[in-house]
Amino acid sequence: MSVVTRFPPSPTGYLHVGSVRTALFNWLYARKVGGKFILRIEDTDRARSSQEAVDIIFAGMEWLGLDYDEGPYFQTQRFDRYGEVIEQLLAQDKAYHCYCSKDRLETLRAEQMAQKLKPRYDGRCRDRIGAPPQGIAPVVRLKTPREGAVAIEDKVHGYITTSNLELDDLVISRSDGTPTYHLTVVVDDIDMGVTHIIRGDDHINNTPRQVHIIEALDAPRPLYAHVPMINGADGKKLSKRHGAVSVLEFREQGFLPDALTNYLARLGWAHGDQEIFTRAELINAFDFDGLNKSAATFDWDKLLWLNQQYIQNAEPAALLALAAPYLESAQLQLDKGPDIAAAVEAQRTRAKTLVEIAEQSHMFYGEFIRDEAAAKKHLRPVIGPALKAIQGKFAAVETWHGTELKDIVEQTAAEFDMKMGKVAQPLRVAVTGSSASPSIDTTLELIGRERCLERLDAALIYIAERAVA
RNA sequence: GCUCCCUUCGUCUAGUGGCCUAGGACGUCGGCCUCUCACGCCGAAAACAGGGGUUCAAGUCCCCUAGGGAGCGCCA
Repeated sequence: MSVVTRFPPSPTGYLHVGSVRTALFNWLYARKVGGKFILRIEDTDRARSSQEAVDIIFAGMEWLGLDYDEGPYFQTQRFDRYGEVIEQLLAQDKAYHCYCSKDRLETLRAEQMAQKLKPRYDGRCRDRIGAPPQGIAPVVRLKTPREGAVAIEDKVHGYITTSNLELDDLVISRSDGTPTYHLTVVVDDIDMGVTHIIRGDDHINNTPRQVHIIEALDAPRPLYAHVPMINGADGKKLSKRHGAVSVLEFREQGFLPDALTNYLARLGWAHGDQEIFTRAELINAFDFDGLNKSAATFDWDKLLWLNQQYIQNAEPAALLALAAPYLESAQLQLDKGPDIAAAVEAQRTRAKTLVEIAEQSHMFYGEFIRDEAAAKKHLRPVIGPALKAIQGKFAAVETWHGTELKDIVEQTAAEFDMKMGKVAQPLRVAVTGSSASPSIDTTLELIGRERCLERLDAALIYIAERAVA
């Protein structure tokens, strides 16, 4: 039997990284075994669903390279089918109409809670004899077994058994005729031939109820794998107050899709000691055995580190393509600076995100911004003559090339009987405005002669003013 | 409240009864490299939630306790 997995998000806002991680596991498994991965939009809650949210889901999936083989299906387009199933269940006496008012149900719940019991529907309408009450739009409830237990096989938790006494007759159709979540997922999964359900472990308690629907429909049971949730640093479910949770925010912040994917895969799953996986390795290595049982805490530092690793090891052309949109939106005057590929290369070991690459490129393309603290520390009168000398040599040098420029700096340092660092650092501050930049040779080369000379002028003026004061 | 799930360094994790003197990674701290910031390299501190069993032997199996999470909707 060929494997079918699925990702069923609700389009009610952003695409949560936690959801994406379960999508990733489903995708990985399908790819590994040559199965099918389905995307299904669960938009039955029309009030909260929006087209915009649907587009966000598409964008997020595409960005991360999670392609699907079937779909997207939309549950709102399958209402006829759900209605059919509900009628069938009613006809087979596996479900019944319930006329109990919400008031009664609330009271019932309150009473049960007061008695320290688990709130459950008492089955009044299931046992009702005689004609149904008039003028009330009923809901439809599933007849769940009143004794026995359900055992579900879970690939990460083993067998989980639940007594049917814990369950009640759940509503499968609302009084307005729309189907409820439990009914729709089950019907969809059956119709779409889903064989493996990999989802968050917040669904463990839902599984027995869904199994009863499957049973009522005489359908084969899928295999379950309930993966742990992702928490924030405070141990609570990862949410907006922990920072970014929407995958598109990660994109905005300059993370590479492969880095995020790699990180997410390693949250709750491991393959020995391996930390960095290519896509292909991930697909190849993924298995249920590597899945963990306990919730994982989202660790920004580790994600950042991974992102940095990916930036560092990316092919030059690939990195450039990845960085391009960020450079563009950083409002740099790209036409008034060095070759963009060279600028990006110069940043690769010192940027944790693509946004940082863009920010740090300001010194090559943008306006000069002087870091006052750095200037105060390094642009002292004592360095003036050396900078002046360097400026003169820079103006005269034939080819503006890093190694020659560095030689000039070294020679000048020697002439003034200073160490390389004593000259290079003030020079760096003079031409970049900052105390941190790539090595002095590539920094000079990238900034270019004209800019270097101008900025040295400014630095010399700055120094002169300090000497007076 | 009831039911279910979970529990190895700060964090992600390896570990499937002896190979564990509990390994790796991030982070932290120290050092090296060095023109700065990084990268890289070397090193250090750092964990089996607690208590009972089972066993020649337990991080690994069982029970209890504690802590955390989830579900208990005409929400998904």
